[in-house]
Amino acid sequence: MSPEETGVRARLVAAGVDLVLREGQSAVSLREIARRAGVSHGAPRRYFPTHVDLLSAIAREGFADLTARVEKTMDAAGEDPRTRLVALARTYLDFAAAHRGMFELMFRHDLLASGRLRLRETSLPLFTLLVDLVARARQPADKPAPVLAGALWANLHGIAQLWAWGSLPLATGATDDDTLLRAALDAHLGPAPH
Amino acid sequence: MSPEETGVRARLVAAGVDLVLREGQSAVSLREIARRAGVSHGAPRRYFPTHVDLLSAIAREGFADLTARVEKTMDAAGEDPRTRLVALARTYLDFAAAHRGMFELMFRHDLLASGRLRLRETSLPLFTLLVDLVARARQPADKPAPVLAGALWANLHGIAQLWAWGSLPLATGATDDDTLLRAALDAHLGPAPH
DNA sequence: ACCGCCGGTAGACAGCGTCTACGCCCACCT
DNA sequence: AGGTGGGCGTAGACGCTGTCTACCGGCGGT
Repeated sequence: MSPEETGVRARLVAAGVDLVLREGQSAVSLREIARRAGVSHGAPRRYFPTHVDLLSAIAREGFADLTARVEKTMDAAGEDPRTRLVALARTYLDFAAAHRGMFELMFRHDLLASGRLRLRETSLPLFTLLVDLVARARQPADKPAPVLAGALWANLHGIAQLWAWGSLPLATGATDDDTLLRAALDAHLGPAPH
Repeated sequence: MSPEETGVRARLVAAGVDLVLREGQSAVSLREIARRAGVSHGAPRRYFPTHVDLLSAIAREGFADLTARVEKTMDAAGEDPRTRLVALARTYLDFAAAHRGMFELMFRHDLLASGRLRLRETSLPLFTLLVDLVARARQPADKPAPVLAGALWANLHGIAQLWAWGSLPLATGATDDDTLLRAALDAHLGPAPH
């Protein structure tokens, strides 16, 4: 069977992912997705009661993609937890920059009505990974790993968002987000060993 | 003159601010704002060429409000830079929590087309304040103040966003954002003096 | 007195999300 | 073998949105 003959549900999600990656959030209208999936505008309703349900499914795909990318880069990052953390952080920021539309969608909690589609649980594996890494990289005197990891994630996320907004480079004088990334890691985990 | 007789432009912005505070982002449609301001749906066009221009004006009001709140709480925060930083951070997080709709709008850079209405410059005074405080609170061996301030702001912003999203408490086990706030400040500025 | 323009109205248009009525076609049951 | 029911997709309607355009009333300048 040709790829066009897969289920309508999967085609809708795929078309949505493609659209948000290519054109950004504003392009992901229900009718446009239906058009690209080759079905009528009423068809999605059979699988997603409402527009936000479809958007949530698309965002979940985004989280899965991000998680997969992180795991992949970590395979090549060696064993040192600190190095692995750097790789994770870089992947996070790169993802946000390269797939800005998807990244924005993923954190539109006002849209996603996260409760229904268990979207929060979708992002949990990634965070668990982060906690483990932090637990191995932290100094004994540091705060508990989950707190440290939460603060670090927040920092990472803030960098991604504010950087995308274009405000940080102007204000900090930094010409790349790497400066901020290293500052964040050094701050939360102590200065780099070498 | 009664308050209803002020200029249409100001009434539009005021109605928009009121709407976004009360009902959230999704309620701030051009036509609804016009309705609340008591004018026809075509009137806003005279002052704001497009919807996003009006939204940008509303967001600017939000930045002004936040800046005013920060300055106010800092008046009562004494002289110690670290104490002032805590006050600033708390005000930032409280603002995000209390005026969620406005906070979300303020950072919808995909909507705001920030270039046109100099929105970035609007947030600059706040950041400058942060840089000054950091410069006074940092240790001599630390990174330059703008970088430190940028990283700290990103951390603060990430906490606000992820906290609002409801994901952090679940993952970190923390029941309030204060834990993360303190973790962030300790990380970027060294452990609290007392 | 006339003209022009500023500021607001009102209607049209395309696109949106949602709802409903309708048909198709396949699977199952007697 | 002959209905028959239900899942799946279509098509049209509705009210809403943002934008565009034609209109018009009243005020100021010449």
